[in-house]
Amino acid sequence: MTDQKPISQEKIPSRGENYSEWYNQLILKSELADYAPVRGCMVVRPYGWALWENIQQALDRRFKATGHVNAAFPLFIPLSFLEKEKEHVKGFSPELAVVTIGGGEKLEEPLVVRPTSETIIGYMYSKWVKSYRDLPILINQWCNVVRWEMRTRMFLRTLEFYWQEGHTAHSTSAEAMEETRRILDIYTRFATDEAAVPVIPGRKSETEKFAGAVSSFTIEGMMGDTKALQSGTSHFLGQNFAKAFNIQFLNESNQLQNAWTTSWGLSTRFIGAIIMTHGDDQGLVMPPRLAPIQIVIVPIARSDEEKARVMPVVEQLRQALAEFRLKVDDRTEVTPGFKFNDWEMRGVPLRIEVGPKDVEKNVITVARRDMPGKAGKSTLGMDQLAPQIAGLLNEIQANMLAKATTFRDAHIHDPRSYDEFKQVVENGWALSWWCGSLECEAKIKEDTRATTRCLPLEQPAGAGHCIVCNQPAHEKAYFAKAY
RNA sequence: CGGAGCGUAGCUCAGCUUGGUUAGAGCACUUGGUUUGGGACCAAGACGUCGCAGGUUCAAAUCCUGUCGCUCCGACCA
Repeated sequence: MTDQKPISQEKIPSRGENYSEWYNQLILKSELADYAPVRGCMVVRPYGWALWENIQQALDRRFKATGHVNAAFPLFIPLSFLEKEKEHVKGFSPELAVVTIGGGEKLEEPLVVRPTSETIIGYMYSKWVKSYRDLPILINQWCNVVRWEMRTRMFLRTLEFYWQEGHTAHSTSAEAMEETRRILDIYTRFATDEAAVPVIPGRKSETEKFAGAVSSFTIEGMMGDTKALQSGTSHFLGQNFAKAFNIQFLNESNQLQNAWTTSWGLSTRFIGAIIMTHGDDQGLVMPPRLAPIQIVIVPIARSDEEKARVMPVVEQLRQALAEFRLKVDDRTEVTPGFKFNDWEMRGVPLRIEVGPKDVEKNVITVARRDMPGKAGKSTLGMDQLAPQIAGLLNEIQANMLAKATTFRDAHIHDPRSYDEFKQVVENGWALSWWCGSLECEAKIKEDTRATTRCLPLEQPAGAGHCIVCNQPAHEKAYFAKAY
């Protein structure tokens, strides 16, 4: 029989049956983003952008607190700039968008649409830096960049994306390295404290590091399908870009020196991390600290008479909870049941229901997004409401981090043999001794499609033997399939 | 860029094999009414250059060629 029920527009596939579809449809239906009429490009819709703005604020606050300032550099970069750093151009040339015509005329020199701004900022720094007294220079910019990717996915990899890129120059190697690590720490704390996304900070392997960097550092998060997502990166560039762009200064002893530079970025890809770390089969789950809407109030009233009793309470709540990002869903054309599902899909951390029964008892009903169904419902008295709600949101935030951490740790394995290694990276991560050789790394990738995610900063004591070749190894690395 | 699949109403799709009146359904949308504590119901209505461009034909959503886009799988990557 073909008596299948029509699928409501709000329903999304479960994560189990098709993780990719779950991800794509969730983004569209929750109105975070939509496809643009250009291949591989997306429109970040107001709900998605509100989330990004909260991410921006949380990061920007931390950057400013550590002495960084914001500025804006051009979108266009002379092609020759890219070519000045050998590794850099090698890494980026396949994915450049190049402008060859301007104002109807063929350009003297093609302009690339920035894939990242090390080169043009390096050029400017060389003009600005003359003396050790000009250092350090600590600039960040919030902007969009373009990389011509082959295979795109919303938020995770689009031709154009939004990010911040910090670029700093220092007089000593140690200071530049300190900066690189300071930012990695900011990213780590932002991810854990604000987004409730547990991440592992570590160093990238030689093959995985940024084109032109001496060393790259990353925060790696585990998504709901156990794949890894590089969620933010901080690079120690050594003197590579200083040499390419003549960022030189006279030190205290009147000697000409090359500066030491860093760069670091976190992009709208992080929205993908939030979606895939916390989302469940009902939809998004937003961490309270970043949620565009922290609380939604659903009034329940059948008749005008009930409305007259309920709505004043709703208004009272709106005022009492003014410190939160709050929305009152007063739509009359949909039922409360519909609204519950709708806001759950959009991931609002806390829902408040106010109906005649609540008004009568002088309480409100609250439902936690992190605990679906009856388990997350309770009633609250009206006194001291704001502190009660703040407490609940904190609890949700903490619970989300705990849940994600438990999930992650349950999928990190310490395989005994290479055979076991090959098995565990099918559905999780392996933390294994690695001799550091390119051969073993390449073999792993070929055998399993898992890549070296990072060499975690936190290393076990002692030494061991490489999981592949059994040679002595002094560092452990995370290996996983990655986005 | 290689392999596969898909483009018909806002969404999910039927129709295409075997060309033939005015291209359909469910959901969503609009209006009216009844509803509303976990995805309401009844009635009426509006919504289409069948992705785009060529070609074959008396006639193309349907057949052919090209092209663009999306999804999935590889190679590459924040």
